[in-house]
Amino acid sequence: MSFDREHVLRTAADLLTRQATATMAEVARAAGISRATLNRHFAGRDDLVRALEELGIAECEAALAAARLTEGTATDAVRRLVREVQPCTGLLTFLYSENQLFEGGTQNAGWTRIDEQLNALFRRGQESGEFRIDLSAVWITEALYGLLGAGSWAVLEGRVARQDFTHMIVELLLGGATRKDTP
Amino acid sequence: MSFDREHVLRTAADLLTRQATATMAEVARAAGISRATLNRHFAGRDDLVRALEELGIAECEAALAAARLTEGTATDAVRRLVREVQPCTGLLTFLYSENQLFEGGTQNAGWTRIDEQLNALFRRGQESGEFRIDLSAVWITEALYGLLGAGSWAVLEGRVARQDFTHMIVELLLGGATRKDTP
DNA sequence: CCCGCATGAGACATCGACGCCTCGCATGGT
DNA sequence: ACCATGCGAGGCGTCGATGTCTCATGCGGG
Repeated sequence: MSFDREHVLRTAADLLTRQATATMAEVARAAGISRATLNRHFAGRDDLVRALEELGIAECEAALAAARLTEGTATDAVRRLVREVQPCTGLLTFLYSENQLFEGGTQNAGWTRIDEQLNALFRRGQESGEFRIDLSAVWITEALYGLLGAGSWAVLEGRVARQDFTHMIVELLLGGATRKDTP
Repeated sequence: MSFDREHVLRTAADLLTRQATATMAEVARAAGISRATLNRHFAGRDDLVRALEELGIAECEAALAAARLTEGTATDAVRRLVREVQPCTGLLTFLYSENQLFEGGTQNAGWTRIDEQLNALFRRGQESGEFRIDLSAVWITEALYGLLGAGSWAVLEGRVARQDFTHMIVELLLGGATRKDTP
């Protein structure tokens, strides 16, 4: 009874985030279980990735719910969003790059739902006049993904401090790099 | 004499950009040569990736030179930079993700030089008062990489138009998503 | 016109990852 | 105390990718 599915998935996520090509044996060893047991519970690497995908979607949707994207100003919602989603950006980045390989297969509907929520948020910001309209909501969504990936990678590499994650991403995404308070 | 190293590298770059896990046989077929010939000129996948790395660095440094990063305002320099670097963003993104796998090995000095040039550009912008100083130059550099990757991927997926690439990235990086001309 | 050389096609061996199986053991429930 | 269930360890066969080799061919240069 020493098998803890949750723990195995977390460990696998941590490992695969850093080593996307990690072997099933390495995943098993990292989780402290044998290769055979890993295979008993996940029939092949695809199954494992699918399970991680479910986990990532669930965490992401939980973060989106916690961020209450439809409340308050869109700007504040983005700020809450980035803060809430930070813990799962590593997993998200891994799944994002993994998805490219499945280009033939059907993409999980969960991503579509998440995409739609983010798109709706940025559209809402545009309609309320908070966000500029010469950048499409679709692009801002993609840019958010890119910045989350770059941010989590930079933190992992130690190039920026973890505590600055939210501030860096939100400020750059919303305000850009140009100094605006110049008289 | 039908072997054209340049053409093979270009084709391999195009293919691997979309299919990072493409087989050596697929690379050879895409380039219109036999697997044997590919192996005669590149001793293994590592060699091929190294050659692509050299190509990517060379193209990137050429783009940086063409952008004349030290001339004019930093803002204009960034604009030129993104425009010049656009043709090789696909290759850059591939190499960026490939580098994660080589985490043990020594990273090519070319990337360090490029990093340093970009860092210098953003520092210059901060010192001239164009760019905000609460976002570190290192982070802005990483963010640029992330946005270039997200942009080239979004273009490849057809989610945004190729012609909008420069505008999207530059405007978001410099100006952010917030509308600033609100009265 | 003939020779040399690079290429293409295919075969072959190797290697690593994977899936599956069996056996021995521990732990927990009855 | 006994039994069943689940795990760890190790082995076995398969498969795909890769590197190498041979041989025939086609092309150009001498």
